Amino acid sequence: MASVEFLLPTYDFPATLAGGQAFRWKRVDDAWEGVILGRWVRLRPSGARLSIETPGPISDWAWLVNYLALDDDLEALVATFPDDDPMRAATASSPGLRLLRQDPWECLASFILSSTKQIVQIQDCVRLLAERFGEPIPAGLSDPGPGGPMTWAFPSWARLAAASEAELRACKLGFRAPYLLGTARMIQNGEVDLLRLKEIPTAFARAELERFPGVGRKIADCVLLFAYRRQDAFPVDVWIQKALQQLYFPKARKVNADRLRRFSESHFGPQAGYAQQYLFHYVRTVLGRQWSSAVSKRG
DNA sequence: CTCCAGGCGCCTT
DNA sequence: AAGGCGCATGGA
Repeated sequence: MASVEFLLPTYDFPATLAGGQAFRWKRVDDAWEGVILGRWVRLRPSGARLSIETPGPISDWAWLVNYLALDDDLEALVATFPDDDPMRAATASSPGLRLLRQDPWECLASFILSSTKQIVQIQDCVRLLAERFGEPIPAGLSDPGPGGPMTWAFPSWARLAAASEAELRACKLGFRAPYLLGTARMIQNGEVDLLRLKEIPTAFARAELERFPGVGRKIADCVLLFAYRRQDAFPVDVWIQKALQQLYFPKARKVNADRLRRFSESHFGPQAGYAQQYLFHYVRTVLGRQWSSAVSKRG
């Protein structure tokens, strides 16, 4: 096993790992267990330190620092946000929220599953896909060997491309099954090269992503932001739509998603994508509760 | 029971 | 261009 300790900057692990960016993290007591790039890890925050455990020896931890975005200067990022009431409330509600830097394929596949699903349901689907199509990998600290604790890497596109639609539907994908299958097959056929997207401007990368079945503007923006690190991507989902409407256009009749995206470009600054994630988490944890309690009072 | 979930694709106006 | 609807599945 390998174990290492990092000095921990401000970091909100629940908001970051379980807040709808990534779907494979599980809280176990006061630790977080997940799989990054086919490698099982356990994160144990303790005060100003983060201890990290893996099954095998690791000499270079750059992949982990990168995934967790430990090198993001949150203070500098937050300073670029507009100084208005909603953003002050959003940043104050989860000061250590960070944008992960995820693997593009896993992120793309996961968000294809996300449409009209709740986060817990997406986690469920991703877990089923990994169990049924992913490569088994050692988990836990003991050096595994036969019978040791195991988990699964996220399945490759090649493996999913070889699956049947029925097998994918059996992972509770529903109508999204043909979307994921078609996407895996397009990558397998070389119709779209996910690596190349790193080298082209956001608008072109978005157009490439939108060629995949089941990928429209919102899912493309999630992948651009969560995997390709494009801060000019601002995913507008049902939560952000309701939040922006209430916080910035309370008197307007109904502002559509396209108009809200244009507003975000001019209003949230160069780190708009980061601001979006703070707003998303804020509305889900604070405003969402207010909305649902208001509904129950009405009923 | 109904309504909704980190939407998309397709069909009408 | 803009809006409506169906799509699977499970939870509130």
